Amino acid sequence: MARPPQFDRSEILEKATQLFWEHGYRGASVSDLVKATGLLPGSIYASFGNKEGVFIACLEYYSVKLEGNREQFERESSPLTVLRNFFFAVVEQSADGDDRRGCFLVNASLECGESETAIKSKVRGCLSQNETWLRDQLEAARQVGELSEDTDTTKLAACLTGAMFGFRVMSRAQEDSNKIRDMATATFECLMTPWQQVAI
Amino acid sequence: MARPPQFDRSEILEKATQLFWEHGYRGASVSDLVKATGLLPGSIYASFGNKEGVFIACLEYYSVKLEGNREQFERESSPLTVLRNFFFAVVEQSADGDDRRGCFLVNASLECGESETAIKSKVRGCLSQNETWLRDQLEAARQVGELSEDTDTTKLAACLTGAMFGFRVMSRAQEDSNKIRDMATATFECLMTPWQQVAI
DNA sequence: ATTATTATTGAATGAATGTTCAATAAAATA
DNA sequence: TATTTTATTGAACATTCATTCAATAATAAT
Repeated sequence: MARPPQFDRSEILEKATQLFWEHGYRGASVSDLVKATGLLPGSIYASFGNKEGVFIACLEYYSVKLEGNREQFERESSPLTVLRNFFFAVVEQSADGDDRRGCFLVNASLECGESETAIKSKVRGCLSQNETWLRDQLEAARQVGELSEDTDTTKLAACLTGAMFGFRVMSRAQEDSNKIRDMATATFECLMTPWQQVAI
Repeated sequence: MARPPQFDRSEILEKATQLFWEHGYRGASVSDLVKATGLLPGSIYASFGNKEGVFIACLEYYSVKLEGNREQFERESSPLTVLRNFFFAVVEQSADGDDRRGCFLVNASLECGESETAIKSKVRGCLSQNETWLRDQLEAARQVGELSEDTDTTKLAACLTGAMFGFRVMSRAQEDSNKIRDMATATFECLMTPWQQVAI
C-alpha cells in the first residue's frame, strides 16, 4: 500500500562506506553523502534517520563483508591455515601502497569518542565479532592437534587482534610496504610458534 | 619594541592538547579552543596561524613530553630494563579504566587523512622518533649482551611499535583493563624471549 | 478509480564552522 | 615622551553544517 524505495540499499551503502572510509565520519558531510550516493537529503533522512544512522549502517555493511571475507578462506584448509591465510590477506591489504585507508572499523574506533555512543558500541561489537572468529579458529586448530593442548586460545586471539590493529595503524601512517610485511610476519611467527605442534 | 604575548605558551598548549586529545582534531572547534584556552580567536590566529597550526603545535608539545617521559626511565637501569619499564608504563596508561583517550599521536594518525598533509607528516615524524628510540635502546641492550648478537633491532623495534599501536587501539575501544594488560604482556614476552640472553 | 501510504524532491532552516579585521591596548626603543 | 611594533579585543564574515518540511510523485490495496 505504499511506494517502495527507488534505490538499491547495498549500492548506496557501498558508496557511502567508500566515502566515510576515505574521509572519516566527521570528515564527510551530508552534502558529500548526497553527491556520492545520488540520494537527496530527504531520502537519506527517511531511510537512515540521520548522518549517524548512515554511518552505523555502513559499519554493519563493512562488517558483513568482512565476515564473508573470512568465510571465503574456510573452504579447503585446516583451521591454522585458514587463520594464517586470513591474517596475511589483511597484511597484504594493509601493505598495499595504493590503498592506505586501513580498516574502516579501527579508524572509526579512534575517530569517534564518548559523544558518539551508538557508533562506539557498534564498532565494539563488530571488532569483537572478528576476535571471536579468531578464537574459534584457534580453538578448532587446538582440537585438531595443530596447536598444543594448553594453548590459551582466548588470549592468543587477543594478541593476534592487537597485532592486526598494529599494522592497520602502520598502514594509515604510510609506512613502507615491506616494513609492514616484515613486522607482521615476524610478530605472527613469534606469537604462534610457541603453541604450534610439530607434525609427527 | 613591541608588546609581548600575555599568555604562557605551554600552558595554552597543555589545555589545547587536552581538548584535541579528548575530541579529536575535527571534533574540537575553534570556539571550543577559545573556551578551553581563554584566548580569543584573534590571539589564536596571530600566534598559530590557524586551527591546523594549533594542532601541529599540540602534536609537538605532546611529542616533547613523551620524549621526557622516555628519558625519565633512562636513569639507573640496564637498556633492556629501561625498555621494559617504558613499554609497561604505556601498557598501564592504556589499561587505565578512567582514561581511555589512547595515544594522541596514534589517534591523530587515524583521524587525519590525505587532506591534512601537514598534520600527517608531523605525526609520522613524532611516531618514528619513538620507534628510533626503541631501536637505540635495543641496540644498546645488544651491545651490553642483554640481547643476542644476531638480534635484528630495527625489525624488533618495528614489532614493538606495532604492539604498542595495538593496545593503544584496544584502549580506545574500551576493552577490559586486564585483557589489555594480559595481551600486552604476552606479546612483549613472545617478541623479546627469542633474543634474550640468559645471564651466566 | 479512489484511497492510503510511503518515497522523493529541493529549497529553506538555524546553528555552527573557520577565519578576518579595524579598533584598541600595551610594551620597548629612541 | 614620542614612536614603533606587536598583542588583544570582540564583533562580523561568508561558508558550510546537519536537519526539516511542504509539496509532489509513485505505488499497492480497496
